[in-house]
Amino acid sequence: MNRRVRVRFAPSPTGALHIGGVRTALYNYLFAKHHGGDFILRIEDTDSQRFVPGAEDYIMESLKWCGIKIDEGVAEGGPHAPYRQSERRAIYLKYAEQLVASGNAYYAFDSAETLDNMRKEAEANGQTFAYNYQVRNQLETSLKLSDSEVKERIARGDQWVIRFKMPENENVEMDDIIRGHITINTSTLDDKVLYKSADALPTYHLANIVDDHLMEISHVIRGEEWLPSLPLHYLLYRSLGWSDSQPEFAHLPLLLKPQGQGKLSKRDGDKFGFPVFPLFWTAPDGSTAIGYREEGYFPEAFINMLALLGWNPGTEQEIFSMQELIDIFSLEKVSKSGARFNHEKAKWFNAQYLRHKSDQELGAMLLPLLAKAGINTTAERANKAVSLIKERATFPAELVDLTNYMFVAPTSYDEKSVNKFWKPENVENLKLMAKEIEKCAKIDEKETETAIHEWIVANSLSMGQLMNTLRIAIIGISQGPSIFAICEFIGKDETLKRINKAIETIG
RNA sequence: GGUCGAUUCGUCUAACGGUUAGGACGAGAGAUUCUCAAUCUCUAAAUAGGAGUUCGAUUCUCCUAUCGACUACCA
Repeated sequence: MNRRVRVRFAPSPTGALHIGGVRTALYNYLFAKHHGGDFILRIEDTDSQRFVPGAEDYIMESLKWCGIKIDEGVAEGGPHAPYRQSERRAIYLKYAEQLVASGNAYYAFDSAETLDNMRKEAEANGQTFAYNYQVRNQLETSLKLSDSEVKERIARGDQWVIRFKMPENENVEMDDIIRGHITINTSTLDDKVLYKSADALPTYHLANIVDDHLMEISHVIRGEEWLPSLPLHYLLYRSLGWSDSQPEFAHLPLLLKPQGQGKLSKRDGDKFGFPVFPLFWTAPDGSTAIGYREEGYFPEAFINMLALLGWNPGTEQEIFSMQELIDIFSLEKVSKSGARFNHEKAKWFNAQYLRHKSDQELGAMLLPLLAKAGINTTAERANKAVSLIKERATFPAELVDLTNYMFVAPTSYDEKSVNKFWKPENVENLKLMAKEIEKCAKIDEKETETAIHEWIVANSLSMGQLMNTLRIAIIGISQGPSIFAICEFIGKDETLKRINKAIETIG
């Protein structure tokens, strides 16, 4: 069948979107755009208990920051609006009832307490309680009760749910684009709740299938945690008579905690020393978590890093733009096993992207940072300063520390460097060098360096010792880019001033 | 416990059933340099274990182990 590719990212607004969720969204997006299809954002807020205000906006802002463009969604609208399940509540009941009518589902009136007790009892006996074919006939369901009794209880206002009537013993044959063929026998599955009268909302399973069908979703790309419910979903499509238009499935490997065990979870926060969220997040209880954006990650670097966590094109290329990712992405190349996130590699990606930015871009980032530090300069000067140090930085915030000595003279001198190089004979020679520098009309990185170098050789002095002494005088520490580049940048007068000041200060 | 899934250097990963098992991050060494980075070169580092199929298994099958997911009127 040659149908239009339509995928959806369907998070529930129960908190911030963590990087595993962002990656799921990214793979959906890449797949859709690779095939010229649509990327849809659907909000699955059928759990009124766990709804978190602000989460939905957070999700949309995150996707926007990442450069993932939504074709249809809660904010964008679209032919299948609304895209928020709580606003679609009128749609679902009729499908649940249809399933009851066709004998694939039934009403159940058991109270939460009853089920809880049964669960506890089973546990006490070392067994696991499952609401399935073995027990459903003994419980308060429309399978046992007469039609009139059922109608009466519903009319009376009793709370009820509709459960799927899982076939007793049937092998469900499923195909997953990433995992291949999977078979599961229904005897191991239970009768899941599809709809609950308490809040007049469907559960995930029903809402998901109904909306995917109605929204003409062609491929469901989601996390591996959904694999166990895939047979239910297959059966739901069949029971609703939608098998022919059922989407294809791809279950993504999980993102694991950096150490220890388990999948990365929202609650991990920043306890590992790196963000698990794309953006800064303030939870309803007031707790906060750092985000990649605020840590100084570029969205392109973040996306590049995430794309390669569980997917690989099979070549040795590592740096990809969004468009390149779209061009070569394929689900077949997604790996099957979970990936542990590596913070060092993430930083490496960011450093790569930082150095490939233009001096103008980085200069524009530096300017306000300098201003904050009380340094005012021109865009031109900032651009030039940044060009000298950009391959030494990982994050834009580091740009200030790396360039501030180009704008202000050092106020202190690094002790270690001073002990190593600031020796009496070096200081004497530095004074002589200052005289040489004075002879130059102006300081030019190449010309002055050549001149000073020749002067050092002619006087049989040590290049290493003298250059570092000069470096301490100019920037206060034996680090940083070419010292003559810095001298050229600050100019002849400032260079001489700093030399004198250092001699006065250090002695 | 049950069901399902996964398993290649520390980490992310590559390898039509035939490679000295490749790359990247990180680590170590060297080169370069006025210093520190960067850069370049080099080094160490892996097919979970056991059977089987095959002329030949990282690759296919089975068993074991380990890890993970799921097992809610949550998604």
